[in-house]
Amino acid sequence: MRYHRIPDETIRRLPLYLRGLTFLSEEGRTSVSSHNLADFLGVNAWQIRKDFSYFGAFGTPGVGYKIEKLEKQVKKILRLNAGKKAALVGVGNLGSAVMAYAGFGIYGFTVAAAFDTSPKKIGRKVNNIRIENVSNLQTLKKRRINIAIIAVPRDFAQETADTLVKAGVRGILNFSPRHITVPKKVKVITIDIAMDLARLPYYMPAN
Amino acid sequence: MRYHRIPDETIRRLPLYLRGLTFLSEEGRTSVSSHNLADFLGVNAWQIRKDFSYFGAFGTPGVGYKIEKLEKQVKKILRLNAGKKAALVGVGNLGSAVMAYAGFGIYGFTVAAAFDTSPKKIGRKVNNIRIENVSNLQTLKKRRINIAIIAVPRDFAQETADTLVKAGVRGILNFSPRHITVPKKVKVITIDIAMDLARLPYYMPAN
DNA sequence: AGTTACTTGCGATTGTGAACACAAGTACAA
DNA sequence: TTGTACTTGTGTTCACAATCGCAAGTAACT
Repeated sequence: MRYHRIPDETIRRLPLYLRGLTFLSEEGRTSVSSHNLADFLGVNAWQIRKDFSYFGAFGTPGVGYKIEKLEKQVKKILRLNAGKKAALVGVGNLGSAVMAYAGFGIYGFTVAAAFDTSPKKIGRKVNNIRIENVSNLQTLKKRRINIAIIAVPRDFAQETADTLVKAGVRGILNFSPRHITVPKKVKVITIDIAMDLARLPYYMPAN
Repeated sequence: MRYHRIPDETIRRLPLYLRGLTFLSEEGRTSVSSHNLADFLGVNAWQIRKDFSYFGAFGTPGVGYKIEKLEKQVKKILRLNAGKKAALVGVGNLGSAVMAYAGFGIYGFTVAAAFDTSPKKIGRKVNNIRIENVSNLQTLKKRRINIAIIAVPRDFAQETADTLVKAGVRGILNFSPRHITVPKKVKVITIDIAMDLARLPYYMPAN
């Protein structure tokens, strides 16, 4: 089974594994068994082993996995070379939170540019990034930024996406609660926090 | 197929459908076909019909679904009675964004209480909610709030969860990037924005 | 060298959900 | 009342992912 299509669900879990590996290594550990990692992350050990098996064997039977080596492998699979830059469009409440969010670092991301339409915000500096006018979006191609985060109001999401695509962006993380249409070559992942909150009550038996 | 276990994936999609229905009805429409709704949301029509079929028949062949009726049904299934209250713990960048976020409304949620440890923040009012000391968390039971949103730094997430559980909370939306352990009767949904961003490059062919 | 305890890698099995295809119901026009 | 165009509801098929189970590899101790 060494050569095999990688299940999408496996890809979805890889960032989780990577997160676990990073934290464990920060705690000073250098190797970990599938069982250790599983406990730490709240998943199943066999799931972890199975997932890794799609890429080939990283571990040593009887010992476990070398954290550093495994981290490097997972990053390679996910194409997470260090220093990846992302652009943020929309510096409202959510956008500001995204700019301040420290969690992107472990995946090698930095928010390297921010855009807004409000004259009040343009020119201001947040987290050492100067907020630019959205009319500057076309400069992204020159700046070699091809990933963007959309945090604009719902009604502007589609046009923002269109502009981003024209600017050469090929990956979009969309926080606005609507479906956006893009060419096939562009990948969009939409996150709607409210949707996750909304399915909580279903799982809470008897009020 | 009228009586059948409801797939988890169906439950996951219901809030999405609900969002679509709400927006369509705001546009003045009163009925919708599975195909209409599917296009609007960027999903498949048969998927929608199949999902609804688990709960019984809501639509009229040749016509479609009455939006209002369908909305009511979906809300009932998800146990989303209007005026559900949620507590927020941690009013940092992300927490502030959550408090200001308007999107919970369509699911009937309001952030009705906010807590922090920082003396600078306690007492301040954000969005008409006074920020309280986390030592007040035990009052949640009296106030009939049993859903909470954790937006505290990673290292405090578990103890926050423990306190919340003691305070009678049975549904937690966790924004901190770590697994938290709770009794079986409590449902936790963890969101890590960075994780979603991290799988974007994988889907972006050839840099 | 033999024994024990541990851990991985992965084939095989089971479970679950996505996708399909179509019968049956509805509306409306002629 | 017949025909056409449309849409739902769902049994069936197919695809994929979760789970299991175990052979085989490793280390450490005696």
